Amino acid sequence: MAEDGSRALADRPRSRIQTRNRRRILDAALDVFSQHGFRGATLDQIAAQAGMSKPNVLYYFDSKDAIHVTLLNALMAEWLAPLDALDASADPLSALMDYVHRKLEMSFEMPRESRLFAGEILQGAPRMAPHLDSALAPLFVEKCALIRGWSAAGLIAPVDPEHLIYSIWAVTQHYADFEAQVAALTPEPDGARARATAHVDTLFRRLLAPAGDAAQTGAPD
Amino acid sequence: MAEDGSRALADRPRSRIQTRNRRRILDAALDVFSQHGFRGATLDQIAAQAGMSKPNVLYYFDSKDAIHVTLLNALMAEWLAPLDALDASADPLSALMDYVHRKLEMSFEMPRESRLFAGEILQGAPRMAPHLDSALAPLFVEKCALIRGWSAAGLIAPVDPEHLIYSIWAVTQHYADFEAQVAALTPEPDGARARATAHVDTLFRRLLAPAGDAAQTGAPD
DNA sequence: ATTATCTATAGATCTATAGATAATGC
DNA sequence: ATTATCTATAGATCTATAGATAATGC
Repeated sequence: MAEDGSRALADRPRSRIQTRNRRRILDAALDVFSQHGFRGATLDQIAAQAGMSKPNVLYYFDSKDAIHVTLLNALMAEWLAPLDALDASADPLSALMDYVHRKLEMSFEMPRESRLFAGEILQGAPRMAPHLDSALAPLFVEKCALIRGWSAAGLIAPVDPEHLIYSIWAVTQHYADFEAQVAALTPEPDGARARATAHVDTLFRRLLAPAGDAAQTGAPD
Repeated sequence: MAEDGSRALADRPRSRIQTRNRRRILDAALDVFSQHGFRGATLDQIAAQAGMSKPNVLYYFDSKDAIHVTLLNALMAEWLAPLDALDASADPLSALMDYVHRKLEMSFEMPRESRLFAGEILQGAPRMAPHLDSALAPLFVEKCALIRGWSAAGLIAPVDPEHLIYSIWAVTQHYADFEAQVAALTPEPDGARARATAHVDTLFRRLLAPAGDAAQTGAPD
Protein backbone atom coordinates (compact mmCIF):
# COMPACT_ATOMS: atom_id res chain seq x y z
CA MET A 1 0.00 0.00 0.00
CA ALA A 2 1.32 3.41 -0.97
CA GLU A 3 1.92 5.96 1.77
CA ASP A 4 -1.03 8.08 0.74
CA GLY A 5 -3.31 5.17 1.43
CA SER A 6 -4.29 4.50 -2.17
CA ARG A 7 -4.23 0.81 -2.98
CA ALA A 8 -2.13 0.66 -6.11
CA LEU A 9 -4.31 0.81 -9.17
CA ALA A 10 -7.44 -0.50 -7.61
CA ASP A 11 -9.59 2.61 -7.41
CA ARG A 12 -8.25 4.82 -10.12
CA PRO A 13 -9.48 5.19 -13.68
CA ARG A 14 -7.56 2.79 -15.87
CA SER A 15 -5.63 3.11 -19.08
CA ARG A 16 -6.12 0.68 -21.91
CA ILE A 17 -3.03 -1.26 -20.91
CA GLN A 18 -4.21 -1.52 -17.35
CA THR A 19 -7.62 -2.71 -18.40
CA ARG A 20 -6.16 -5.28 -20.75
CA ASN A 21 -3.58 -6.61 -18.31
CA ARG A 22 -6.05 -6.81 -15.45
CA ARG A 23 -8.32 -8.81 -17.75
CA ARG A 24 -5.49 -11.14 -18.70
CA ILE A 25 -4.66 -11.70 -15.05
CA LEU A 26 -8.27 -12.34 -14.10
CA ASP A 27 -8.70 -14.80 -16.94
CA ALA A 28 -5.53 -16.62 -15.93
CA ALA A 29 -6.65 -16.57 -12.32
CA LEU A 30 -9.99 -18.09 -13.31
CA ASP A 31 -8.12 -20.98 -14.91
CA VAL A 32 -5.86 -21.51 -11.93
CA PHE A 33 -8.24 -20.86 -9.04
CA SER A 34 -11.02 -22.96 -10.54
CA GLN A 35 -8.66 -25.87 -11.02
CA HIS A 36 -6.67 -25.80 -7.79
CA GLY A 37 -8.74 -23.73 -5.36
CA PHE A 38 -7.51 -20.61 -3.63
CA ARG A 39 -4.79 -22.17 -1.51
CA GLY A 40 -3.75 -24.64 -4.17
CA ALA A 41 -3.23 -21.86 -6.70
CA THR A 42 0.06 -19.95 -6.74
CA LEU A 43 0.96 -16.55 -8.09
CA ASP A 44 3.60 -18.31 -10.17
CA GLN A 45 0.93 -20.31 -11.97
CA ILE A 46 -1.26 -17.27 -12.50
CA ALA A 47 1.65 -15.20 -13.78
CA ALA A 48 2.78 -17.97 -16.13
CA GLN A 49 -0.75 -18.44 -17.44
CA ALA A 50 -1.08 -14.70 -17.98
CA GLY A 51 2.34 -14.52 -19.64
CA MET A 52 3.63 -12.01 -17.13
CA SER A 53 6.20 -11.88 -14.36
CA LYS A 54 5.01 -12.48 -10.84
CA PRO A 55 5.87 -8.98 -9.57
CA ASN A 56 4.08 -7.52 -12.55
CA VAL A 57 0.92 -9.36 -11.59
CA LEU A 58 1.22 -7.75 -8.16
CA TYR A 59 1.62 -4.40 -9.82
CA TYR A 60 -1.96 -4.76 -11.05
CA PHE A 61 -3.44 -6.39 -7.95
CA ASP A 62 -2.42 -5.80 -4.37
CA SER A 63 -2.40 -9.44 -3.40
CA LYS A 64 -3.40 -12.95 -4.32
CA ASP A 65 -6.46 -12.45 -2.17
CA ALA A 66 -7.39 -9.29 -4.06
CA ILE A 67 -7.29 -11.18 -7.35
CA HIS A 68 -9.61 -13.83 -5.98
CA VAL A 69 -12.09 -11.37 -4.49
CA THR A 70 -12.11 -9.25 -7.66
CA LEU A 71 -12.78 -12.34 -9.71
CA LEU A 72 -15.67 -13.51 -7.56
CA ASN A 73 -17.26 -10.08 -7.57
CA ALA A 74 -16.83 -9.63 -11.30
CA LEU A 75 -18.42 -12.98 -12.14
CA MET A 76 -21.22 -12.91 -9.59
CA ALA A 77 -23.59 -10.77 -11.65
CA GLU A 78 -23.11 -12.86 -14.77
CA TRP A 79 -23.60 -16.04 -12.81
CA LEU A 80 -26.88 -14.82 -11.33
CA ALA A 81 -28.20 -13.25 -14.52
CA PRO A 82 -30.42 -16.21 -15.45
CA LEU A 83 -32.15 -16.20 -12.05
CA ASP A 84 -32.53 -12.44 -12.30
CA ALA A 85 -34.19 -12.92 -15.67
CA LEU A 86 -36.76 -15.37 -14.31
CA ASP A 87 -40.15 -13.68 -14.56
CA ALA A 88 -43.71 -14.19 -15.62
CA SER A 89 -43.46 -12.77 -19.11
CA ALA A 90 -43.86 -16.24 -20.55
CA ASP A 91 -46.06 -18.76 -18.83
CA PRO A 92 -44.59 -19.94 -15.51
CA LEU A 93 -43.69 -23.47 -16.55
CA SER A 94 -41.85 -22.23 -19.65
CA ALA A 95 -40.13 -19.54 -17.61
CA LEU A 96 -38.84 -22.11 -15.15
CA MET A 97 -37.83 -24.57 -17.84
CA ASP A 98 -36.00 -21.77 -19.66
CA TYR A 99 -34.15 -21.06 -16.46
CA VAL A 100 -33.22 -24.73 -16.10
CA HIS A 101 -31.94 -24.90 -19.66
CA ARG A 102 -29.98 -21.67 -19.35
CA LYS A 103 -28.32 -22.89 -16.17
CA LEU A 104 -27.44 -26.19 -17.82
CA GLU A 105 -25.96 -24.39 -20.80
CA MET A 106 -23.87 -22.28 -18.49
CA SER A 107 -22.60 -25.37 -16.74
CA PHE A 108 -21.35 -26.72 -20.06
CA GLU A 109 -20.12 -23.39 -21.43
CA MET A 110 -18.65 -21.91 -18.27
CA PRO A 111 -17.33 -24.79 -16.18
CA ARG A 112 -14.50 -22.70 -14.77
CA GLU A 113 -16.90 -20.19 -13.28
CA SER A 114 -19.04 -22.97 -11.86
CA ARG A 115 -16.05 -24.60 -10.20
CA LEU A 116 -14.71 -21.32 -8.89
CA PHE A 117 -17.95 -20.69 -7.03
CA ALA A 118 -18.29 -24.32 -6.00
CA GLY A 119 -14.85 -24.30 -4.42
CA GLU A 120 -15.55 -21.07 -2.60
CA ILE A 121 -18.86 -22.32 -1.18
CA LEU A 122 -17.44 -25.75 -0.39
CA GLN A 123 -14.91 -24.15 1.94
CA GLY A 124 -17.54 -22.12 3.73
CA ALA A 125 -17.63 -19.09 1.42
CA PRO A 126 -14.91 -17.25 3.38
CA ARG A 127 -14.63 -14.49 0.78
CA MET A 128 -18.17 -14.55 -0.58
CA ALA A 129 -20.35 -14.52 2.52
CA PRO A 130 -21.04 -10.76 2.26
CA HIS A 131 -22.15 -11.17 -1.34
CA LEU A 132 -24.38 -14.09 -0.50
CA ASP A 133 -26.22 -11.90 1.97
CA SER A 134 -26.25 -8.67 -0.01
CA ALA A 135 -26.66 -9.80 -3.62
CA LEU A 136 -27.91 -13.38 -3.72
CA ALA A 137 -30.26 -13.55 -0.75
CA PRO A 138 -32.63 -10.74 -1.80
CA LEU A 139 -32.81 -12.07 -5.35
CA PHE A 140 -33.42 -15.57 -4.02
CA VAL A 141 -36.22 -14.43 -1.70
CA GLU A 142 -37.86 -12.45 -4.51
CA LYS A 143 -37.85 -15.35 -6.96
CA CYS A 144 -39.06 -17.80 -4.32
CA ALA A 145 -42.08 -15.58 -3.71
CA LEU A 146 -42.74 -15.50 -7.44
CA ILE A 147 -42.61 -19.28 -7.70
CA ARG A 148 -44.72 -19.69 -4.58
CA GLY A 149 -47.40 -17.58 -6.23
CA TRP A 150 -47.35 -19.66 -9.40
CA SER A 151 -47.63 -22.79 -7.33
CA ALA A 152 -50.49 -21.45 -5.21
CA ALA A 153 -52.36 -20.37 -8.35
CA GLY A 154 -52.04 -23.85 -9.80
CA LEU A 155 -49.99 -22.66 -12.76
CA ILE A 156 -47.31 -25.16 -11.79
CA ALA A 157 -47.54 -28.20 -9.55
CA PRO A 158 -47.19 -27.75 -5.79
CA VAL A 159 -43.49 -27.33 -5.07
CA ASP A 160 -41.16 -25.96 -2.40
CA PRO A 161 -39.62 -22.91 -4.12
CA GLU A 162 -36.40 -22.71 -2.08
CA HIS A 163 -35.61 -26.35 -2.55
CA LEU A 164 -36.67 -26.28 -6.19
CA ILE A 165 -33.97 -23.68 -6.84
CA TYR A 166 -31.41 -25.68 -4.88
CA SER A 167 -32.24 -28.70 -7.00
CA ILE A 168 -31.89 -26.77 -10.23
CA TRP A 169 -28.52 -25.46 -9.15
CA ALA A 170 -27.38 -28.86 -7.93
CA VAL A 171 -28.39 -30.84 -11.00
CA THR A 172 -27.15 -28.38 -13.59
CA GLN A 173 -23.87 -27.42 -11.94
CA HIS A 174 -23.09 -31.06 -11.26
CA TYR A 175 -21.99 -31.43 -14.89
CA ALA A 176 -19.33 -28.76 -14.41
CA ASP A 177 -18.34 -29.29 -10.79
CA PHE A 178 -18.14 -33.09 -10.97
CA GLU A 179 -17.01 -33.26 -14.57
CA ALA A 180 -14.07 -35.50 -13.66
CA GLN A 181 -16.47 -38.09 -12.26
CA VAL A 182 -19.04 -37.77 -15.04
CA ALA A 183 -16.25 -38.18 -17.59
CA ALA A 184 -14.98 -41.30 -15.82
CA LEU A 185 -18.46 -42.84 -15.81
CA THR A 186 -19.83 -41.67 -19.18
CA PRO A 187 -16.94 -42.33 -21.52
CA GLU A 188 -18.61 -41.45 -24.85
CA PRO A 189 -18.38 -37.69 -25.17
CA ASP A 190 -20.70 -37.58 -28.18
CA GLY A 191 -24.28 -37.04 -27.25
CA ALA A 192 -23.49 -36.71 -23.56
CA ARG A 193 -24.65 -33.14 -23.49
CA ALA A 194 -27.83 -33.92 -25.42
CA ARG A 195 -28.65 -36.76 -23.04
CA ALA A 196 -28.01 -34.53 -20.05
CA THR A 197 -30.29 -31.89 -21.52
CA ALA A 198 -33.08 -34.38 -22.20
CA HIS A 199 -32.83 -35.87 -18.73
CA VAL A 200 -32.78 -32.56 -16.89
CA ASP A 201 -35.72 -31.35 -18.92
CA THR A 202 -37.70 -34.46 -18.04
CA LEU A 203 -36.78 -34.27 -14.37
CA PHE A 204 -38.04 -30.74 -13.84
CA ARG A 205 -40.94 -30.95 -16.27
CA ARG A 206 -42.40 -33.94 -14.44
CA LEU A 207 -41.89 -32.12 -11.15
CA LEU A 208 -43.47 -28.87 -12.25
CA ALA A 209 -46.19 -29.73 -14.76
CA PRO A 210 -49.53 -28.82 -13.21
CA ALA A 211 -51.87 -31.72 -12.48
CA GLY A 212 -53.84 -32.74 -15.52
CA ASP A 213 -51.13 -31.72 -17.98
CA ALA A 214 -49.76 -34.39 -20.21
CA ALA A 215 -46.21 -33.66 -19.14
CA GLN A 216 -44.91 -37.18 -19.35
CA THR A 217 -42.40 -37.00 -22.14
CA GLY A 218 -41.38 -40.02 -24.14
CA ALA A 219 -38.53 -42.34 -23.30
CA PRO A 220 -35.43 -40.18 -23.04
CA ASP A 221 -33.01 -42.83 -24.21
CA MET B 1 11.37 -44.72 4.11
CA ALA B 2 13.39 -47.28 6.07
CA GLU B 3 16.41 -48.85 4.41
CA ASP B 4 14.68 -52.18 3.99
CA GLY B 5 12.11 -50.50 1.81
CA SER B 6 9.22 -50.86 4.22
CA ARG B 7 7.19 -47.69 4.40
CA ALA B 8 7.08 -47.04 8.12
CA LEU B 9 4.02 -48.63 9.67
CA ALA B 10 1.91 -48.77 6.58
CA ASP B 11 1.93 -52.45 5.79
CA ARG B 12 2.57 -54.11 9.11
CA PRO B 13 0.07 -55.53 11.56
CA ARG B 14 -0.77 -52.82 14.07
CA SER B 15 -0.80 -52.60 17.84
CA ARG B 16 -3.76 -51.11 19.65
CA ILE B 17 -1.94 -47.80 20.06
CA GLN B 18 -1.14 -47.67 16.37
CA THR B 19 -4.69 -48.43 15.40
CA ARG B 20 -6.05 -45.82 17.78
CA ASN B 21 -3.59 -43.10 16.79
CA ARG B 22 -4.03 -43.73 13.09
CA ARG B 23 -7.79 -43.38 13.63
CA ARG B 24 -7.33 -40.15 15.54
CA ILE B 25 -5.19 -38.76 12.74
CA LEU B 26 -7.62 -39.81 10.04
CA ASP B 27 -10.54 -38.29 11.90
CA ALA B 28 -8.62 -35.05 12.37
CA ALA B 29 -7.59 -35.13 8.72
CA LEU B 30 -11.22 -35.56 7.68
CA ASP B 31 -12.07 -32.38 9.57
CA VAL B 32 -9.20 -30.41 8.11
CA PHE B 33 -9.15 -31.72 4.52
CA SER B 34 -12.93 -31.45 4.12
CA GLN B 35 -12.86 -27.85 5.30
CA HIS B 36 -9.77 -26.51 3.55
CA GLY B 37 -9.04 -28.93 0.72
CA PHE B 38 -5.78 -30.83 0.33
CA ARG B 39 -3.52 -27.87 -0.35
CA GLY B 40 -5.31 -25.61 2.11
CA ALA B 41 -4.86 -28.12 4.91
CA THR B 42 -1.60 -28.20 6.86
CA LEU B 43 0.01 -30.89 8.95
CA ASP B 44 0.02 -28.38 11.80
CA GLN B 45 -3.76 -28.20 11.71
CA ILE B 46 -4.14 -31.95 11.49
CA ALA B 47 -1.69 -32.53 14.34
CA ALA B 48 -3.39 -29.92 16.53
CA GLN B 49 -6.81 -31.39 15.80
CA ALA B 50 -5.51 -34.86 16.63
CA GLY B 51 -3.80 -33.62 19.79
CA MET B 52 -0.41 -34.82 18.62
CA SER B 53 2.88 -33.31 17.58
CA LYS B 54 3.51 -32.86 13.89
CA PRO B 55 6.43 -35.29 13.72
CA ASN B 56 4.38 -37.84 15.58
CA VAL B 57 1.69 -37.62 12.92
CA LEU B 58 4.39 -38.38 10.37
CA TYR B 59 5.46 -41.35 12.45
CA TYR B 60 2.11 -42.92 11.65
CA PHE B 61 1.80 -41.79 8.05
CA ASP B 62 4.62 -41.30 5.57
CA SER B 63 3.37 -38.01 4.23
CA LYS B 64 0.49 -35.59 4.05
CA ASP B 65 -0.39 -37.19 0.74
CA ALA B 66 -0.49 -40.65 2.33
CA ILE B 67 -2.98 -39.41 4.93
CA HIS B 68 -5.22 -38.04 2.22
CA VAL B 69 -5.09 -41.15 0.06
CA THR B 70 -5.66 -43.44 3.03
CA LEU B 71 -8.66 -41.36 4.03
CA LEU B 72 -10.22 -41.45 0.57
CA ASN B 73 -9.74 -45.19 0.27
CA ALA B 74 -11.09 -45.88 3.74
CA LEU B 75 -14.27 -43.87 3.18
CA MET B 76 -14.97 -44.93 -0.40
CA ALA B 77 -16.69 -48.21 0.48
CA GLU B 78 -18.90 -46.58 3.08
CA TRP B 79 -19.79 -43.80 0.71
CA LEU B 80 -20.84 -46.23 -2.02
CA ALA B 81 -22.65 -48.67 0.25
CA PRO B 82 -26.12 -47.28 -0.50
CA LEU B 83 -25.65 -47.66 -4.25
CA ASP B 84 -24.25 -51.13 -3.69
CA ALA B 85 -27.38 -51.99 -1.71
CA LEU B 86 -29.70 -50.90 -4.52
CA ASP B 87 -31.46 -54.01 -5.77
CA ALA B 88 -34.81 -55.43 -6.69
CA SER B 89 -35.68 -57.02 -3.38
CA ALA B 90 -38.38 -54.41 -2.86
CA ASP B 91 -40.30 -53.04 -5.82
CA PRO B 92 -38.15 -50.86 -8.07
CA LEU B 93 -39.71 -47.52 -7.22
CA SER B 94 -39.35 -48.15 -3.50
CA ALA B 95 -35.80 -49.36 -3.98
CA LEU B 96 -34.87 -46.18 -5.80
CA MET B 97 -36.66 -43.94 -3.34
CA ASP B 98 -34.92 -45.74 -0.48
CA TYR B 99 -31.64 -45.02 -2.19
CA VAL B 100 -32.55 -41.35 -2.55
CA HIS B 101 -33.48 -41.09 1.12
CA ARG B 102 -30.38 -42.89 2.28
CA LYS B 103 -28.16 -40.58 0.24
CA LEU B 104 -29.95 -37.54 1.62
CA GLU B 105 -29.52 -38.81 5.16
CA MET B 106 -25.83 -39.31 4.53
CA SER B 107 -25.51 -35.78 3.23
CA PHE B 108 -26.92 -34.48 6.52
CA GLU B 109 -25.14 -36.96 8.77
CA MET B 110 -21.78 -37.11 7.01
CA PRO B 111 -21.16 -33.67 5.49
CA ARG B 112 -17.40 -33.94 6.01
CA GLU B 113 -17.19 -37.05 3.88
CA SER B 114 -19.35 -35.48 1.20
CA ARG B 115 -17.15 -32.38 1.07
CA LEU B 116 -13.95 -34.41 1.07
CA PHE B 117 -15.05 -36.26 -2.06
CA ALA B 118 -16.52 -33.13 -3.62
CA GLY B 119 -13.24 -31.28 -3.23
CA GLU B 120 -11.30 -34.16 -4.68
CA ILE B 121 -13.57 -34.46 -7.73
CA LEU B 122 -13.79 -30.70 -8.18
CA GLN B 123 -10.04 -30.57 -8.67
CA GLY B 124 -10.06 -33.33 -11.22
CA ALA B 125 -9.81 -36.32 -8.87
CA PRO B 126 -5.98 -36.34 -8.92
CA ARG B 127 -5.77 -38.96 -6.16
CA MET B 128 -9.02 -40.76 -6.78
CA ALA B 129 -9.03 -41.42 -10.51
CA PRO B 130 -7.86 -45.04 -10.12
CA HIS B 131 -10.67 -45.72 -7.67
CA LEU B 132 -13.26 -44.15 -9.91
CA ASP B 133 -12.28 -46.59 -12.63
CA SER B 134 -11.77 -49.69 -10.50
CA ALA B 135 -14.41 -49.38 -7.79
CA LEU B 136 -17.07 -46.92 -8.84
CA ALA B 137 -17.33 -47.48 -12.57
CA PRO B 138 -18.24 -51.20 -12.48
CA LEU B 139 -20.79 -50.63 -9.74
CA PHE B 140 -22.23 -47.71 -11.67
CA VAL B 141 -22.55 -49.71 -14.86
CA GLU B 142 -24.20 -52.58 -13.04
CA LYS B 143 -26.80 -50.40 -11.34
CA CYS B 144 -27.52 -48.50 -14.55
CA ALA B 145 -28.32 -51.80 -16.26
CA LEU B 146 -30.64 -52.70 -13.41
CA ILE B 147 -32.48 -49.38 -13.65
CA ARG B 148 -32.64 -49.62 -17.43
CA GLY B 149 -34.38 -52.97 -17.05
CA TRP B 150 -36.94 -51.58 -14.62
CA SER B 151 -37.59 -48.70 -16.95
CA ALA B 152 -37.96 -50.95 -20.01
CA ALA B 153 -40.35 -53.22 -18.11
CA GLY B 154 -42.53 -50.24 -17.21
CA LEU B 155 -41.96 -50.71 -13.48
CA ILE B 156 -40.75 -47.13 -13.32
CA ALA B 157 -41.25 -44.29 -15.77
CA PRO B 158 -38.88 -43.97 -18.74
CA VAL B 159 -35.66 -42.50 -17.46
CA ASP B 160 -31.99 -42.17 -18.37
CA PRO B 161 -30.27 -44.32 -15.73
CA GLU B 162 -26.85 -42.65 -15.84
CA HIS B 163 -28.24 -39.18 -15.53
CA LEU B 164 -30.79 -40.26 -12.94
CA ILE B 165 -27.95 -41.32 -10.69
CA TYR B 166 -26.06 -38.09 -11.35
CA SER B 167 -29.17 -36.16 -10.38
CA ILE B 168 -29.63 -38.11 -7.17
CA TRP B 169 -26.01 -37.48 -6.23
CA ALA B 170 -26.22 -33.82 -7.17
CA VAL B 171 -29.43 -33.02 -5.33
CA THR B 172 -28.66 -34.92 -2.15
CA GLN B 173 -25.01 -33.96 -1.79
CA HIS B 174 -25.85 -30.32 -2.48
CA TYR B 175 -27.06 -29.99 1.12
CA ALA B 176 -23.62 -30.94 2.43
CA ASP B 177 -21.35 -29.51 -0.26
CA PHE B 178 -23.12 -26.15 -0.53
CA GLU B 179 -24.19 -25.97 3.09
CA ALA B 180 -22.69 -22.49 3.47
CA GLN B 181 -24.95 -21.22 0.71
CA VAL B 182 -28.05 -23.11 1.84
CA ALA B 183 -27.51 -21.77 5.37
CA ALA B 184 -27.21 -18.21 4.06
CA LEU B 185 -30.44 -18.55 2.09
CA THR B 186 -32.56 -20.70 4.43
CA PRO B 187 -31.95 -19.06 7.80
CA GLU B 188 -34.41 -21.10 9.92
CA PRO B 189 -32.58 -24.30 10.83
CA ASP B 190 -35.73 -25.92 12.28
CA GLY B 191 -37.58 -27.97 9.75
CA ALA B 192 -35.01 -27.36 7.02
CA ARG B 193 -34.10 -31.00 6.89
CA ALA B 194 -37.74 -32.11 6.85
CA ARG B 195 -38.48 -29.70 4.00
CA ALA B 196 -35.46 -30.91 2.08
CA THR B 197 -36.59 -34.50 2.56
CA ALA B 198 -40.13 -33.76 1.41
CA HIS B 199 -38.91 -31.87 -1.64
CA VAL B 200 -36.37 -34.45 -2.73
CA ASP B 201 -38.93 -37.21 -2.28
CA THR B 202 -41.41 -35.33 -4.48
CA LEU B 203 -38.81 -34.53 -7.12
CA PHE B 204 -37.78 -38.12 -7.73
CA ARG B 205 -41.17 -39.66 -7.13
CA ARG B 206 -42.74 -37.53 -9.84
CA LEU B 207 -39.85 -38.41 -12.13
CA LEU B 208 -39.99 -42.13 -11.53
CA ALA B 209 -43.61 -43.04 -10.86
CA PRO B 210 -44.81 -45.22 -13.74
CA ALA B 211 -47.54 -43.71 -15.90
CA GLY B 212 -51.00 -44.23 -14.43
CA ASP B 213 -49.75 -44.19 -10.86
CA ALA B 214 -51.19 -41.52 -8.61
CA ALA B 215 -47.74 -40.30 -7.69
CA GLN B 216 -48.58 -36.65 -7.34
CA THR B 217 -48.08 -35.98 -3.66
CA GLY B 218 -49.83 -33.16 -1.88
CA ALA B 219 -48.44 -29.67 -1.46
CA PRO B 220 -45.03 -29.99 0.13
CA ASP B 221 -45.18 -26.67 1.94
C1' DA C 1 14.77 -54.30 22.31
C1' DT C 2 10.96 -52.03 20.33
C1' DT C 3 7.67 -48.57 20.01
C1' DA C 4 6.28 -43.92 20.60
C1' DT C 5 7.14 -39.14 21.25
C1' DC C 6 9.69 -34.87 21.45
C1' DT C 7 12.76 -30.67 20.08
C1' DA C 8 15.15 -28.61 16.58
C1' DT C 9 15.77 -27.64 11.99
C1' DA C 10 16.86 -28.44 7.00
C1' DG C 11 15.11 -27.47 2.70
C1' DA C 12 11.46 -26.24 -0.36
C1' DT C 13 7.83 -23.22 -1.55
C1' DC C 14 5.33 -19.17 -1.65
C1' DT C 15 3.74 -14.22 -1.07
C1' DA C 16 5.12 -9.81 -1.33
C1' DT C 17 8.47 -5.97 -1.59
C1' DA C 18 12.67 -3.25 -2.77
C1' DG C 19 14.90 -1.02 -6.04
C1' DA C 20 16.54 -0.51 -10.71
C1' DT C 21 15.41 -0.05 -15.58
C1' DA C 22 12.61 0.40 -19.73
C1' DA C 23 8.63 2.24 -22.11
C1' DT C 24 5.14 5.70 -22.74
C1' DG C 25 2.62 10.18 -22.66
C1' DC C 26 2.66 15.08 -22.36
C1' DA D 1 6.99 12.71 -15.31
C1' DT D 2 4.33 8.63 -15.24
C1' DT D 3 3.48 4.00 -16.14
C1' DA D 4 5.02 -0.59 -16.71
C1' DT D 5 8.27 -4.23 -16.16
C1' DC D 6 12.28 -6.69 -14.48
C1' DT D 7 15.82 -9.01 -11.17
C1' DA D 8 16.76 -10.18 -6.69
C1' DT D 9 15.38 -11.35 -2.31
C1' DA D 10 13.29 -10.84 2.39
C1' DG D 11 10.34 -13.11 5.33
C1' DA D 12 6.76 -16.36 6.26
C1' DT D 13 4.99 -20.88 5.85
C1' DC D 14 5.09 -25.62 5.27
C1' DT D 15 6.63 -30.58 4.68
C1' DA D 16 9.63 -33.74 6.19
C1' DT D 17 13.74 -35.50 8.64
C1' DA D 18 17.51 -35.98 12.14
C1' DG D 19 18.52 -37.33 16.36
C1' DA D 20 17.58 -37.63 21.25
C1' DT D 21 14.54 -39.23 24.89
C1' DA D 22 10.67 -41.53 27.09
C1' DA D 23 7.52 -45.38 27.42
C1' DT D 24 6.35 -50.14 26.72
C1' DG D 25 6.76 -55.19 26.06
C1' DC D 26 9.29 -59.38 26.54
